Amino acid sequence: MRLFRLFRLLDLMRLRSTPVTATALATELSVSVRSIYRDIADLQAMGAPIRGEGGIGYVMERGYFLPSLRFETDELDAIVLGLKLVSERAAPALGGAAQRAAAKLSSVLGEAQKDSMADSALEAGPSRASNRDGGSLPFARLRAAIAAKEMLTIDYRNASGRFSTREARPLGLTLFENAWLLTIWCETAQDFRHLRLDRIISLSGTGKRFRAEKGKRFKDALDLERSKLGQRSLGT
Amino acid sequence: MRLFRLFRLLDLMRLRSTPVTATALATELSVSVRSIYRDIADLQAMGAPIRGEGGIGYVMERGYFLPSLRFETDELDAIVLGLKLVSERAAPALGGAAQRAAAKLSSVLGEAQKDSMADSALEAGPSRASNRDGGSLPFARLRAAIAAKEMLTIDYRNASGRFSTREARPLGLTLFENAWLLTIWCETAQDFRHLRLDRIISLSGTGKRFRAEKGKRFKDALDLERSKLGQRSLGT
DNA sequence: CTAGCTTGTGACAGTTTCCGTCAGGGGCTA
DNA sequence: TAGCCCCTGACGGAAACTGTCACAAGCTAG
Repeated sequence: MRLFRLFRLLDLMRLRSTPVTATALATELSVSVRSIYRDIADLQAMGAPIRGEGGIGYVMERGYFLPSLRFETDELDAIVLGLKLVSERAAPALGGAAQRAAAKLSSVLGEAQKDSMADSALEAGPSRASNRDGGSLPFARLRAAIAAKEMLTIDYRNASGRFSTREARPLGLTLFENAWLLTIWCETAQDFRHLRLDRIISLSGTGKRFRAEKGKRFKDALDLERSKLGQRSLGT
Repeated sequence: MRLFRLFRLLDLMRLRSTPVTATALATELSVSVRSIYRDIADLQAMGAPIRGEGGIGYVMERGYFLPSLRFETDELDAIVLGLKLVSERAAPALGGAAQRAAAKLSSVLGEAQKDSMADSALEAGPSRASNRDGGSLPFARLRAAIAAKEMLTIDYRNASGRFSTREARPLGLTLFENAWLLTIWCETAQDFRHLRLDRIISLSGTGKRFRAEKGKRFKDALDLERSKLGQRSLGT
């Protein structure tokens, strides 16, 4: 299949920093030189930043990547958070670049993600100083609970200041504009809820585990919720 | 060409968070259902995280992206810098994820980049506090000069504390472990040099412009230098 | 300037691959 | 049970790909 060859071609180009001739690529891929020219023309038509110069060879611009890069969800969260830090305060010269990169990422993560990034309705009020860096937030505990499908008991203080205690399945962590949200299936309310991590007073495991989601209703609800949140759930 | 359709297929999958049936994809792409099955089989064989369940449809795992994502060089720099910030101080829970993401990026950017990241020989001494955020560094000025191919006069203080003035072609900016480096072609020394931005005392344009690199010697040297640095040059 | 590379483009026949259609198996939901 | 839907196999016609040849253009080195 030609697809494989095209990706191999991209890989070969990416590795080298010195120009490569079409004949070298041809022998490497066991095809004729003409095919290499055709392949590269197609790749260029698709937007690959390959530059060819007569008498020299082909060079692929650095600083790009169009490989089959796969980030785990928490790695993606780290990237998004890092871009936020950069655009907010770190390097003024790179602020614009950070915002553009974030925009590209959000567009890739789906339309829903873009909406949630722009939407600050859930995030009224100045909370930047308190939880921007997530220093004291129970990330590790929640991450482990999500992965282990461990039912949790959560003490929470909502936006109005009211306290509540609930039993819930932790489903995922979402980074909003400037706060982390924990998505849960609340066993008490039999519905999804989103808790701001910095408003969680305490949490403890119940020892019980919830099954992997089964049943069409729950799945549909979960998908709907994800589409609304643009969630990047943590832990598969 | 089938390649286009495969990428459109990936885009379609990525946008949705709800399962998509093969028939829906078939009508969207104006091909038969059988072709969709074949396409998806090929994509899965290539490592795409597409999950298919009977009676439901196809879902692509979130948190991944293997699209033809293209970041501009400064956007990539913002990402790398952001990951550095996250791993160093921001969110302890995401530190590991940030380092893994940085490792993936560096592996993609070429072997040379990985070397330069690990190599801190050029970076002896505690410079973290001074130039970590790049607040007062002449990014914009240098970026513009690189893009305009504008010859510069640079006053510099080297690691030993010695002052020098040189005329140089600015070629690119590189983010090292914790310092920004300006790669130049030094007209005085007729060789490449790497200047730490926080050691640049002053710089001014000479008004002269240097031609696009010509000549095999210069090109080869440039490529060699890039391979050593793993440079992500700024400005085409 | 000449000689030697190398990138590009066009044409063409042979071959390969792809595509749609038809048929059937298996798993899940209601 | 009925109804979806994911899968797999087979097959003929259509489309794309491939290798070969031929030629133009640009750069490098001497």
